[in-house]
Amino acid sequence: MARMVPETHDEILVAAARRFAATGYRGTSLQDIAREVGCSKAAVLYHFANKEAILTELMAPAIDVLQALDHRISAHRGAAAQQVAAEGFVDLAVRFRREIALLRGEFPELLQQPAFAHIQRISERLVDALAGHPGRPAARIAALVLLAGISETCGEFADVADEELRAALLALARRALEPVD
Amino acid sequence: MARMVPETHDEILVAAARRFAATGYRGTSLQDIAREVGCSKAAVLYHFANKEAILTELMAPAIDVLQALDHRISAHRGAAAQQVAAEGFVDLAVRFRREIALLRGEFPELLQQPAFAHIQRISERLVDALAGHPGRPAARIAALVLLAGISETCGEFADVADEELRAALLALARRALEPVD
DNA sequence: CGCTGATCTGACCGATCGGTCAGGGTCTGA
DNA sequence: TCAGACCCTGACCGATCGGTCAGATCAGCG
Repeated sequence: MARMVPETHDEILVAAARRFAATGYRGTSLQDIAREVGCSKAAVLYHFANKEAILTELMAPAIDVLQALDHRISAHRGAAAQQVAAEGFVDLAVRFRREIALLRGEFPELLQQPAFAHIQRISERLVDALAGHPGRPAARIAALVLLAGISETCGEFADVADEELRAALLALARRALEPVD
Repeated sequence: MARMVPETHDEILVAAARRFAATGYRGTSLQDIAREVGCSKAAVLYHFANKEAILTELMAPAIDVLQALDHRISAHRGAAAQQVAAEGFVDLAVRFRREIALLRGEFPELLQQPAFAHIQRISERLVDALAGHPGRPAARIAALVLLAGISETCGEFADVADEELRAALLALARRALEPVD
């Protein structure tokens, strides 16, 4: 039952994460991943149904937390929802900044794939909660810029301590977002 | 001299801009562009040396303005440099938001190409100016998030009036950036 | 021993990519 | 009328992509 051989499945995940972070999802071929693992491309496709399955497995924990955040937000309204959204998203970005970095620059295309379709709806609700004011365009702009900015950059702060990064981003969010009355 | 035939060169630029905005630079093939223009792929490559040349010609005006901004910033220090950088970048983002949107999600890879190498250095100086404090990590984080956020999202505000968008982004920048003493 | 199932390989597939090339219209100025 | 510049085409190129497939290897088991 228990094999002595190292778990190739996990090695592929680790190698894929490295390559995706370095050259992006589309910029990484199955051959690249196989080379990094030291196996054949066919071996990679033995452990994963296809290329997308590798990405979804890497992102699964972050997506779970995002969905939980979505549920928590929907239980609040107005200023409370804004605060829950800001704190929750900053926390998510800090905890999963390596995973989020894998998607850097490929959010638009990747989110259109069926496997990530619900993520798009969640992020729309997240923007609404962060914006607070449904009517004010400026509030929505600020929320969108903050959301996109944190998503795109958080991966670059791998060397910053979690607590320090969380404090900096939370302070930024509080300044950037318009207060809800 | 003056031909009657429509300027295919410009038609290619327009079509490429549409495709790049819709599916990204890498997600757009020369065949896609040719199909949209209604000519052959070879005709596209008759008017442009290669695929990258189309992008550089589309981005040229925005890059010129960015370089001019870089020069203006370098003539200032501290709080003055921060203000020039913030106003200049917001203005650039608003004026060229369609062009910037073409790069959405492909900044990292595209900036590594030789044709865009100097852009990377300019944006680093831009971040420094926006951050203000050289020593404070939180100030640099705020500047990076703001820069990336605006770059990634400004293309989505195509239906917002220039003046309104500029005012909203400038107000956001003033709130988000840490004041320099 | 032979069998089975898990693991993995190399060879191969069709599609698509960016780019090249020879040649053919078409218009212009001499 | 004709040379030549300009504009464009279809056929083709090598490379690479994600993915398939038949079969080799090997450990554990009855």
